Amino acid sequence: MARAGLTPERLTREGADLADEVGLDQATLSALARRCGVRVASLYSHVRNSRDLRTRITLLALEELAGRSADALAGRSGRDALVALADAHRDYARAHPGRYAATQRPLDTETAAHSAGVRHARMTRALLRGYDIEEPEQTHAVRLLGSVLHGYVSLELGGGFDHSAPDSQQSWTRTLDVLDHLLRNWPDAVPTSHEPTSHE
Amino acid sequence: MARAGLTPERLTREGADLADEVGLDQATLSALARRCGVRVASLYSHVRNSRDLRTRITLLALEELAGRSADALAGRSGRDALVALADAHRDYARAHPGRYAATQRPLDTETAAHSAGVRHARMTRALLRGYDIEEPEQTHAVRLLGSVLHGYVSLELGGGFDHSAPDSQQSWTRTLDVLDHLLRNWPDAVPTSHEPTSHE
DNA sequence: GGGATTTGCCTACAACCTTTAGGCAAACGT
DNA sequence: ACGTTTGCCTAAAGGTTGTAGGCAAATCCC
Repeated sequence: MARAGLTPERLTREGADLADEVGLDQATLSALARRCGVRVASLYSHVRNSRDLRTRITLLALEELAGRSADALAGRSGRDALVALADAHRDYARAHPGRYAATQRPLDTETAAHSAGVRHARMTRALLRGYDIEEPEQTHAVRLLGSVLHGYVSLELGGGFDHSAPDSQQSWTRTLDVLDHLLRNWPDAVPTSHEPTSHE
Repeated sequence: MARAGLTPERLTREGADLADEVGLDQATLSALARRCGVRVASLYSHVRNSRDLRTRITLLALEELAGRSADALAGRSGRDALVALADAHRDYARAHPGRYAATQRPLDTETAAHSAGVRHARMTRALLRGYDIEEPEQTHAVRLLGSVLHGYVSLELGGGFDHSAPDSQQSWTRTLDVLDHLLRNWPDAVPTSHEPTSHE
């Protein structure tokens, strides 16, 4: 009985590739076993269960994304850095939709704390230091930036901008322009008179 | 054999409630049948299959969200309208996470064109008319606004802002402030010298 | 090299979800 | 009242997840 040379790492990589090809929720253990030319039960020696596999894919994707972000940011600052980071995100999501979807799955606190997510958060914060925004505004800006990137990329990936003009690339470029402008002219926080009330 | 009074509409509503309670991908036909006190096969007289059910949940959620958005916008303009629309979104997502997740599922072109999604898009555009931004910038602004709302809400829902200060409500309020400021001071498009190049 | 142990993949099986086919009885039209 | 439609049923097949136990290849140790 020839051995297939399975390891958790290889399964994670194959699983991630599978997710990119057929979608994260179609990346089942069954499909992964088929792809590896192996019986399903054999996988359970290497990953605890399907949830475990998905978590590993999430962690892999976070690593890869953090790596690309770091490369993109290297030696850049200000607007260049912003565009590079944003493009790294978008390009990664488009090249690896399954992996990108995995990055959005909630991790338990413990796992998240050791993931590349924190590395990534640090990078975003470093980027913002080029814009002269101090705490606590910096945190708000980090969250806004993350929201725009994730929001735009995932709407685009879902086909939200497909069937209307102008094409998505133009909006993307313009969005980054506007965002850069906003960060360079970050408005002062004015004490508002009304409560932070929630409708409904 | 007492009849349970199933209809596509009722199944859609129960399915949506189920999705809010246990998550969209745990909202299976089996679970729905159990909840309705009925055998699984009985559901197939009312919905074509599980994909059909999910699509119906998506359409229901889009309707509801568009309705709430319309209510929120009624009689408001400018900053008030922005905050009301944004809060309607966020509140809906928090109160109905399963339904909100459903709104993010891609629909085929035909279905999407007849959904409440277009009504919603029109409202966003109407909101922006209060800000004096002309086409084609208006479209970019619509997409930016949609990205921020969706991005923030889904990051928050995924627990992304849970374990760090300041709390999410503050960032939300501030984000809307900043967004309002941005829309009121929308920067001119400057012809950029460099290509809209994509980093690998 | 040869025997014991560990490791890797296997078969078998049970549980759950999806979907189709066919049946019976309640509701409905006339 | 009778036939038809409708609503829910049982039965069964196929796919995915997960567990238990087995056999053989690889490894370890002399």
